[in-house]
Amino acid sequence: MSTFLGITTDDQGRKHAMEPCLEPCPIERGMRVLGGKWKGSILWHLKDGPVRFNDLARQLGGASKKMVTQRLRELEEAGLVTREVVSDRPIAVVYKITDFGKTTLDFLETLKHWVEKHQI
Amino acid sequence: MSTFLGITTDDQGRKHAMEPCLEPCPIERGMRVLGGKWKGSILWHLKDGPVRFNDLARQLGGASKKMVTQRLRELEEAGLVTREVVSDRPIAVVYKITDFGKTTLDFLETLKHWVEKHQI
DNA sequence: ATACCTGGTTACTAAAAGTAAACTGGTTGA
DNA sequence: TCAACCAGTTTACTTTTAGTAACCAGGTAT
Repeated sequence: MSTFLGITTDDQGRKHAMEPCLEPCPIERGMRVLGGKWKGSILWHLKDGPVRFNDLARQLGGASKKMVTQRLRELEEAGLVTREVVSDRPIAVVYKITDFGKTTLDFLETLKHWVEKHQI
Repeated sequence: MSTFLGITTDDQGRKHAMEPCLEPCPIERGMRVLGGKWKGSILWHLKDGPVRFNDLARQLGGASKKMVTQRLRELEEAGLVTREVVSDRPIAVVYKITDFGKTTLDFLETLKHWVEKHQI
């Protein structure tokens, strides 16, 4: 019976992971919330104040409206942004980053720095 | 002609984004390199030293071998990990994080902290 | 022989990402 | 009044990615 780097080999030579990420590890769970395509960008674009739906879609240029809607719904569900109908007739909706959403900005900034530093 | 939060409205009332992320902004580009499913986890699991293919697959428990192979190839292409055949007959392959790969650990740690702090 | 180990590949299905177009309803300008 | 835009979606559809399970070649241990 031996152990090396989190892998156990039993007396029959069978190997087993000691701490398998059976249920996804923190990094993976985090990526599922923030790693979806466009999610980071949306949060980043909301950091300076509320933005209306179409303005957001335009700034994200490259993401279709459907994608933007879909990501916004997910971010809303995760409590990172809120949707607010500002006026009916003519309809106007703004999306705002929540206080909780703002806690991700550190992380996004780290990513941005990394990308810029290494010319990704 | 007016400007508000990066959106220009021309004298005809047509709106345009001033700095659209026409080609994906840093956050988006970074996510395309690090945000794929399992990529972060793989880098994280390699941080303490070289790991063999099957050990990695076991530790990631939940990712199939095909997924692990595929992500490793992408990380290799991005210069974040290296593949090394350590012995032929019996075959043994180890994956190592590169110096460049190590520059992502800050970012991954920030993510991990965020997830743990907010019980994601 | 049998059953496991190694590091993959193959063939296939399910889920996610993506597009372009349509829709309801309102405003603007000629 | 009519066309041409605005708003914020939704629909129908295609493409890409993620995912599973089975298999393979070559080797070792019982």
